[in-house]
Amino acid sequence: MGHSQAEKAKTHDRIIEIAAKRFREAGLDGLSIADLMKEAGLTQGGFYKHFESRDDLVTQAVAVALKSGASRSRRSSGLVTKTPAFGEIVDAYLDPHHRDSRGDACAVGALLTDAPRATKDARALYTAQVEKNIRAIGRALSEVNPDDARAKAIVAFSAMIGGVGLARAVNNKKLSDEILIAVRKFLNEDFATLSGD
Amino acid sequence: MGHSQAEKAKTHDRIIEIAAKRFREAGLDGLSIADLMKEAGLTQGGFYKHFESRDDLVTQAVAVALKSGASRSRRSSGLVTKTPAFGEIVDAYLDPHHRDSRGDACAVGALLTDAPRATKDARALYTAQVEKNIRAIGRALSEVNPDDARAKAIVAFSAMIGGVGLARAVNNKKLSDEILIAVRKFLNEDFATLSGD
DNA sequence: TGTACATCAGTGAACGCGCGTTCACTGATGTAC
DNA sequence: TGTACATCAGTGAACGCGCGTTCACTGATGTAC
Repeated sequence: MGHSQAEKAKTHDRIIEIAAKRFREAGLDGLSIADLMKEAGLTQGGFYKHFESRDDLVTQAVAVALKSGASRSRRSSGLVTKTPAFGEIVDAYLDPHHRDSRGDACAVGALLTDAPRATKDARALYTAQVEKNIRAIGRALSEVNPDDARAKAIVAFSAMIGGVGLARAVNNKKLSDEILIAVRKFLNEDFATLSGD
Repeated sequence: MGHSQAEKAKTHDRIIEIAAKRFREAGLDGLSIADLMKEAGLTQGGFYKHFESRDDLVTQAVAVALKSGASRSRRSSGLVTKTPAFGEIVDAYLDPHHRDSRGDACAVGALLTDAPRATKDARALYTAQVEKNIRAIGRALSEVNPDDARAKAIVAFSAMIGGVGLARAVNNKKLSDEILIAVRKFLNEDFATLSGD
């Protein structure tokens, strides 16, 4: 067993990636340190060589989870992409695959009802990501119709978050698909070109 | 201390009401039996005179929480109300008071990210309530414009759930209010009269 | 290049604690006479 | 109406267990000479 700086950093990142995935799947309370370290191929004692406390892990993993979720996966391909089109955002978000692969999904959606009771730091990171997402959607909407782009971005993001959330929550595949399709269709067909009042 | 049937039923209801409130505030994992019984003015041992297990409590409390949340509070006034207008539903749901009083809020929103990992029974109750809410919103929308009322109800419910969820999650009052206002305004002004494609 | 030592990532047993659950007990009530 | 007894809602201590955290230890590596 070595302990070069590079190896430690790799282990640190591996632990955080696992935590980010499990937190998205099971919530911020749904992962024990023993299970986390076991999944990383280590024993629980080693955890404290990397993190001050569980809260410290949560903060770091939430930061990573928020940055690596869903619509951002494009960036990891190495391409420096332009602002994605509104329709691309909508289609990716309301895709059955995004609903089903919770471990890799948008963390804003995954942690929606955890955020209000999260630590101050984690909630601040969460809020910053919500603002970023609203801005990104607003930019995409501006290219179609600049009227009320920010307000419309908020509506679109709310509908996407709520739609995917409901689609994950119900135990009925038909209803779940119906929800994704209804929201996707509405945002793609009626919504983007709508002018403000 | 007596133990008439009526008294036991009252205690049972009291425990469930407290649990329904705390589950909405803290999630289905966020309440211990000792704390619950203490809040009910009892000791933890007595819990098992009322429930088979914690899961049994969760199922019963989720059933109550889903029926007593938010838009249904009207009914408790004793009035037999007509279908509420779409605008009334929207305004009540996106009200700052509904955002802030989580213990009395709509349980579909409160339990959105808990539902996918809840017990089979709790998730079935949850799904049934989602279907009911979609139908109720669809009825309200039909009175304005019958085109695509169900699909539009799904969109409106998704936007309300997502909007209130985000408004609760962010740590920034200004952004939180902005989200409520944007979604409320959109659903009230542009949405209801929209015709389908 | 080869040897001696310091470092520190990772180990695994142990800690106190709160959890869900069990259980022998209490004592006010409802019922039988 | 008054007394004796059975019932059972509620008590509170105890259970095993998993949690987050601590700690003495190990042993492969990087560094000094």
